[in-house]
Amino acid sequence: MLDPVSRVRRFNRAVTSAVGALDTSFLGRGRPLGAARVLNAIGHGRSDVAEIRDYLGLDSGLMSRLLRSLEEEGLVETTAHQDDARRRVAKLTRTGRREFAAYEALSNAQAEGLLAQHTQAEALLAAMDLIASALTRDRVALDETDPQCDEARYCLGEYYAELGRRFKQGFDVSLSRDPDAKDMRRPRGTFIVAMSDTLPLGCVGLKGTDHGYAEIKRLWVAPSARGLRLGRRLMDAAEDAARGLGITLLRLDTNSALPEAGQLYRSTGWTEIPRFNDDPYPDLFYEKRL
Amino acid sequence: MLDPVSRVRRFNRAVTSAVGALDTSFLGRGRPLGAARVLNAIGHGRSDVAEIRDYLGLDSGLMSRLLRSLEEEGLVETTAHQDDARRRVAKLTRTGRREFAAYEALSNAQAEGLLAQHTQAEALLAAMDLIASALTRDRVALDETDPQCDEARYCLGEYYAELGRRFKQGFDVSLSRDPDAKDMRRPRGTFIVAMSDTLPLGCVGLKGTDHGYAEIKRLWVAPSARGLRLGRRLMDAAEDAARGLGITLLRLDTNSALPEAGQLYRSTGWTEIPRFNDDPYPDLFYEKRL
DNA sequence: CATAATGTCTGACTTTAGTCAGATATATCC
DNA sequence: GGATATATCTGACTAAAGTCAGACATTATG
Repeated sequence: MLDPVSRVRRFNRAVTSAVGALDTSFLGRGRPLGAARVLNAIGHGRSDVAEIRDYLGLDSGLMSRLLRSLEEEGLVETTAHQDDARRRVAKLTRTGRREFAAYEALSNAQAEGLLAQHTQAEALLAAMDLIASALTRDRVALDETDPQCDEARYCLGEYYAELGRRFKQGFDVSLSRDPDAKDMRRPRGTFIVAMSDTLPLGCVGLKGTDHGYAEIKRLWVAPSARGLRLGRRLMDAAEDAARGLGITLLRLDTNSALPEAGQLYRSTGWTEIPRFNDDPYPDLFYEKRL
Repeated sequence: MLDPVSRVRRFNRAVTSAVGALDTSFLGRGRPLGAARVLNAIGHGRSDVAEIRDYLGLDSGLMSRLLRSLEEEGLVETTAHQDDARRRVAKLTRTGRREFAAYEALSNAQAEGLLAQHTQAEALLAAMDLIASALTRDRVALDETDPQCDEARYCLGEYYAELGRRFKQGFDVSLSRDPDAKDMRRPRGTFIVAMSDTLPLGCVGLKGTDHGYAEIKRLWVAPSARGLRLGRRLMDAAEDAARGLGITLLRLDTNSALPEAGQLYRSTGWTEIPRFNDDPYPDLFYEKRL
């Protein structure tokens, strides 16, 4: 009934009025939105005044006045920065924390209200994740991390769960040649996580070996982030890291039940090669010379 | 990694900044947002001043001034309402239509840009539809319409397509006992469409017969509107209409490939009965006494 | 037909947001 | 140690949004 652009615009209208309603409920706490935003930024852990200013896109004069008004209300205290007395650091007072909690309660209530109305909340949440990822795609950062940090383990857990769903015979990590974490740390290899703010959206491992090549392992992109070309960005980052480590040959194994992965490899210079290991799960093997 | 409320709030943040970006691009046309909103409301067919004021939530004084500024720019003309000279009616001038088209182009470009970045645009659109429906659920109106109007035909087309996907043997309307449109018009029956603004989200038909009962036919809810209890609202409306027509017994047929429908019927006072027609598709039959 | 209600407009006002040019204190660099 | 850069603050300003009381013309009501 509607063309794609109209559908996006219907979404925009719906969302604009929902956002407006939340703003209105914030105004109910008797403080202009500008001041409320600063208070909430501090409450969410942003303490450096310049950082808050940057995050909210405020002029330094305006920021200063908003901070002052929060101080006069007794919600915020500012002190000089430890290492640099020009910079100021803002902190919530006890009253400020209470007021921040009240704003949090409003936001949470709005979210809960929306979810409670819906009998298929998980579908609604999945749609929200997808859109949030699409709208913030430019802010997805690729971070090198330890393969055993929380974010990496979360990604791997999701990855294994997805293999379990997609392989006819399921997936059991212990039967697979699970790479040793130490092979995915510099200087032998590395592990890269795609982060959208604090949420991991994908990962890839570069595993060093003693056989004259390194392997790409554990390439995964969250369902909500598919379509953003994050897989390619992760692969590019892994290849760059490999080049930086002086690696000239990469290999990987994959499974034909993951056609989108094979598609990505073939379109980025990988060539199929014969089986080079005895892992029971993969049935496709690729190689790329850097 | 995130709890449901955090996921909604991540969505809110993403969407707030996207909405802000569109507002900023609107400001690029050298007009305050208030005036731009009024201009766009008129462009989208809202002509009655009171209606615009209500839609945008503006004070009458502010509204009057915004209209005046648009008139001074030569974008809008106001005249007295035909039937009531107290009311004013706003219309775009030729220049106004051009300016409105420029705003439309900005909105469309934003929408197209978002879609173009995404390799799985249909999934993104489906997610947007779902969220738009969830956020506007309170504004879904149930309208009695002719079973052959555009909205009704759209719903029926989607309904047939879905049966085709869900029945193992497919679905061919011509093999089914397709109800005659005249049986779904008052006073024999009726047809109800759930409308979200101009978009149909669901339908149900009440088909009069000469056998001492009426039938519920063509209950359908758009995939993007599932979880909003729209099916139940439609059924309630159809039952109310039946009572209004003096009907005391309702029957319907359905298929076990549509378990959510059976679930709805059983939870709202319908009882299973033996087959009462020779339609090849249904395998479950229900009855409800009003 | 007088009175009340309605829709819009005007004037006078406040609040919020935002801008910009210095002032001030501190840090960095040669 | 002096010049320069940086972070914040202050004062003076503008624009936009919003509020409120009353004016005015028109329509509805008893």
